[in-house]
Amino acid sequence: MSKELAKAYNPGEFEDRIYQFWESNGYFHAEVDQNKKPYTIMMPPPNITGQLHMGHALDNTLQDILIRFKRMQGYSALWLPGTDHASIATEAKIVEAMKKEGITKEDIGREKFLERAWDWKKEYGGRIVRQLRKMGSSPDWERERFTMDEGCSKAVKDVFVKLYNKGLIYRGERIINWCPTCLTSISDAEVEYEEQAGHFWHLRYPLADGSGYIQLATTRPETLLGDTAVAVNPKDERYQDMVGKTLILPIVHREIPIIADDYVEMDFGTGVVKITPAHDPNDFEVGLRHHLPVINVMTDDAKITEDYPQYAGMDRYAARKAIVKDLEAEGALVKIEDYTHNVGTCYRCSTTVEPRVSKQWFVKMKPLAGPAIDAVKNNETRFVPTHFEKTYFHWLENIRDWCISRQLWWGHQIPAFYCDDCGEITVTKESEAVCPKCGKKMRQDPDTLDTWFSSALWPFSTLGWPDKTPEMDYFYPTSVLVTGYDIIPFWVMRMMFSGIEHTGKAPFDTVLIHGLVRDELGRKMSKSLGNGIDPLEVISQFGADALRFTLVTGNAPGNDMRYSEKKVTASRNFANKLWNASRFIHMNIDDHDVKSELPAELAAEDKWIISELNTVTKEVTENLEKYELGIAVQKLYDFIWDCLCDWYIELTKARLQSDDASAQNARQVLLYVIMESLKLLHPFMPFITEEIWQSFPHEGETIMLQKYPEYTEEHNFPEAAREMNMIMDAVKAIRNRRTEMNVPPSKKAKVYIAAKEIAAFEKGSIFFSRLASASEVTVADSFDIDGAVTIITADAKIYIPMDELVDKEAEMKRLAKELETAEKELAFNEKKLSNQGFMAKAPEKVVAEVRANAAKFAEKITMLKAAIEALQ
RNA sequence: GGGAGCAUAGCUCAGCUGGGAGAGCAUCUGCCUUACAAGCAGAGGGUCACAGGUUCGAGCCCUGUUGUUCCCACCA
Repeated sequence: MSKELAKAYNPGEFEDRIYQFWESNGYFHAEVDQNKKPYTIMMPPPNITGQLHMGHALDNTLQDILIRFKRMQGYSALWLPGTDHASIATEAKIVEAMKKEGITKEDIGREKFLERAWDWKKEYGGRIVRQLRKMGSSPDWERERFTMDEGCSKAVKDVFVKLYNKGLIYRGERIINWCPTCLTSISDAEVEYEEQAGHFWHLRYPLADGSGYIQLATTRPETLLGDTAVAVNPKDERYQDMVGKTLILPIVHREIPIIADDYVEMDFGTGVVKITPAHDPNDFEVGLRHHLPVINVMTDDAKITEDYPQYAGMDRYAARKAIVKDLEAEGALVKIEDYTHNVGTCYRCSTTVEPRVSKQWFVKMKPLAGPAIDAVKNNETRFVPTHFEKTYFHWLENIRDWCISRQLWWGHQIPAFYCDDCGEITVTKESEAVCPKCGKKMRQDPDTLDTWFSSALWPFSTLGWPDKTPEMDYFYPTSVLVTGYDIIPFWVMRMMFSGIEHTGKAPFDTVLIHGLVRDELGRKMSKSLGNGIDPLEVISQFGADALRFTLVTGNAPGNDMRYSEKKVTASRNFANKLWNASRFIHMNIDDHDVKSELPAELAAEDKWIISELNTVTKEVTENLEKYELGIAVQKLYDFIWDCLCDWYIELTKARLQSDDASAQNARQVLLYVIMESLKLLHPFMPFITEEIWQSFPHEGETIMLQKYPEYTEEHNFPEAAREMNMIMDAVKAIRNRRTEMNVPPSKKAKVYIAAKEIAAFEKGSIFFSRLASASEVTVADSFDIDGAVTIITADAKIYIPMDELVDKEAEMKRLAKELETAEKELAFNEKKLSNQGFMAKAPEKVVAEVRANAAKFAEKITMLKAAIEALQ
């Protein structure tokens, strides 16, 4: 049963309705099915704190296109959705909310805090997932997961215990990045470096024996409190005598040694570095080498400790001022210079990170990184585009141990237990532990794991691992991971080594990397700039299909793109075009019994459009297989707009007015072509294609489960296509001349076509009246006409007798000019043909093309010359 | 200091393994030709950053230069 299409394309009227129809019918659901091949995409789980932004919109559109394409191709296509608990971000939100109530975490305790967190998750955790539905995303919601659900938690514990027993997870006192605002450690990858204007304070430390001073510079004078040495390069002759001597640390008046270490660059500054092992990663290393004491001078929130009463309680920057002042008073300050340097900041809250020595859990990375590198080197997993493999290798090759413990409550609590009596440590999957030595109940480590620890397991924890499940066997390893280049180090890399370590297989066949969606000026969209565009607003104004189309058109994998409303408008216009073409077809078929199948007898124009459809089917499929989504969608756009709307529909109009079999045939072809086009376009614009498809006579419940069109030799009609191209060239040439001569379309004129292929032009003569304002068309092998406008194409010489318009002189000029260009073209092609190197080495196909071109222009030249002669 | 990307029409960008450059928007001209003015038919507009090289042939491959963006890095 077909139904009327509304007069105008108004996506708001049907997108939600269609989504509900899909979801309630379970069309997104994928099952283990041994009769089908699996195709799997794991959705990068958005943070439960997040709201849909353009990055998600792009990421999900790409995945949805791939999954819909594969689903239509007959794969059991699983797109598994879910959300991430986002420990730091979520905890920060809840702490902030509590702050408004005037309470802190500590006030209510861990248990109550977690209750609040789960409540919060219940209330807001579904928000982003609901927003994804607006995009038309078709993941299997029945399999939706959460990084802290039971299954994922089980996987996390399992992995932790396994890695611990293998010696790949250890606990140690090391220098880590500490965020004084989030009050937790963060990993190296979570530190963002930014250039900041600062100062260089030049100081002098007096030698203990009173024999002078040593001068050095620092960007962080407050760390002086924790200095336990001063270092010089062992090769530095200036300081040879001083190594081994001691200095009096200003203000603190502690004696510290002068040591020699290669780490110090002789050429930089005075070649002397103060060593603060507790507050600088490099100094920490130096400290280890020289067995220096580690003196922590700051509290959790980066205030000076009670050990230094005159500064106690001051934050880092206040202490800096006070200390500089005191240094000056003591005569230890030599000068202050302006200096710009890189400062590490927390990727969550942008607070300057404080390197700090503390006891944390780490994953030993070297043994895990090697196999992850190999998997990409031997092509088990490949990146699209390939150059991102370099980023990946670079990270893995230079990786340091991963600090995984966080001083947070929201997250996976570390499954390690301590005996307060004897200090025994047990790591276990159980939720409680009893000390194996003294039998006392053990205390679980209060810390939680880095969020990325659980997302690293996402490709398989979501399929039931560590249990052996049919899903795991069938859907793993997954087909493709779609994500932005910015999270390769956070996530892609970690999923890779985790997958290989725990399942023995790399988790993805392909990693498809996309870029960032920037604003119209090319800036990153950000909250602070206020330049973010809300996808939901765009959808309500233009429709999800238009937004999706915009996000894939004209973009190559890995490249950033700029968002602009103009692009969305253009996309919406395309949807409108398709909508109206469909309305036209409806107008013509609704009173007839028309099936979407090809008639037995096809006219030349039918064969032409079917060939074009066949070609675009082949190309689009190939492009999709190669992840060239932007190219694929461009080809569909061109086919639908140019071939179907601008040509084929126009070509059928005359036939449709007749009442014979040819009209009925045209109806069938129109319906066939539009239905196939809708299927081809469906992965890109799912809503409009479903709405239109449903409106036409169809078999099956939904377009999304139709078979994706396939290329077939039977639908190639090269001869008909050639004939149609001849005719279309002639039509275009006539239009061109008429416009040039300012003849309005309303002024009809007789057209005489002199051509070798009379039959073909006679068949097509009807098109000239409709498309080229011909009042009458006559075809013959030649004419003897005076005072006519002459148009030469490669295949025909066309006369239009419009005596009053013919300006002989202008006509001569024009013909001469055309002759000139034709001769240039001929010469160009002939030059190639006389080039021995070209003839010997160029492929046959190319040579044949050049030959054909030469012949074409030679023919045109003959005709042009004859026309010029006739005019004289 | 290392690494990567980008440089193509006025603007935003495509251009698959090398075979004489495309789209959308903008501009100009003419059309209410009953599917669509969110449209139709035309037109103009490019030393493919620069300099070399490889090749019968280079926007595409190689080398260098310039500009630009990003990532990484312990010059305190």
